[in-house]
Amino acid sequence: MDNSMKKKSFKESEDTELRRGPWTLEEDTLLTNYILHNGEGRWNLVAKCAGLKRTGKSCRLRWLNYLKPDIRRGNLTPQEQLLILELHSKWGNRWSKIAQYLPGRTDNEIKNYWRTRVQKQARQLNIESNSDKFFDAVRSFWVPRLIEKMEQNSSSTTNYCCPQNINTNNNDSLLPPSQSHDSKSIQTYTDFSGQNICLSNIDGSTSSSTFMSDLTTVPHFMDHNNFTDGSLCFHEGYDQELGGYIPGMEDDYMGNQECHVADGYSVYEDVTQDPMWNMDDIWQFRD
DNA sequence: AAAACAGGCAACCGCTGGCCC
DNA sequence: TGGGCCAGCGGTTGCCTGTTT
Repeated sequence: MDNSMKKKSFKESEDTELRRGPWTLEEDTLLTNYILHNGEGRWNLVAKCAGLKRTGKSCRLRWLNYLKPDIRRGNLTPQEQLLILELHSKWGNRWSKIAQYLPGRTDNEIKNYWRTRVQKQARQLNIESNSDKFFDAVRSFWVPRLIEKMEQNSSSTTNYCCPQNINTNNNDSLLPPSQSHDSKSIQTYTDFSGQNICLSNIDGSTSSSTFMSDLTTVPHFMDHNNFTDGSLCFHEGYDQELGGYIPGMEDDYMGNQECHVADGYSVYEDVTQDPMWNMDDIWQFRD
């Protein structure tokens, strides 16, 4: 047997040692228990010490995309969808970067959303999903439709427009939510026009926010003419590169379990079931 | 009822950049 | 300075499930 054969057989035996494919409940438990007791650390070490026959890479992926306690599951909310559209228009396929602004959502999930939903819509329109034409179509039809859904949701549930917890430490105002720290928990009610942000403190008192005094920080998909009544509650967050503040961040899931229930159903359940496009409306965008 | 098809998503692959020796 | 190791990222694949025929 020559060296290459030896190498091959060694590699083969190594490969058969390593498990691949779907994770079992037992593996999940091993990994979760290990990380909860010892922290993440080096993934190759984690895999070894946890007694898993998986690569460190595989363990990392499983933990980050599925097992991590703060992972959110279920359909993306209209706010999250808006945010993805906006951030993608700015950064392109920088999924991990986009994911930083959607707490609890993974880059993988956002990537899958983009590929399966957004690109599908673009295909139906026969438009490149990253073209100006597509952005125009999104701005003109998709965004208003999402807004409409949000309106419906906010009127059909008292939970939707409830106060949310956000971080208001000024020192952190340029950090993505996940990087913020030492947060003071306050509650916000947001005028959808972006002009009259009302911060409601825990004790019920209110104070004005200066965060959105600059309307250029509002996603450019959003046509403010659509939001003249100021009745919508839009969630806010901080954005490092967009210049400060963007809606849709710091969603209400932390303090508002009803909106994102663990059984996979939520008040937004129907949102993604609806066709985003009215084909009559968007005929003009077709090539 | 069953086969074919399509969509959604978990997981893998390959590349890149950072760190350490 | 260069090589090895590792984590992270984006692209891709393949399986599972629901829907259609």
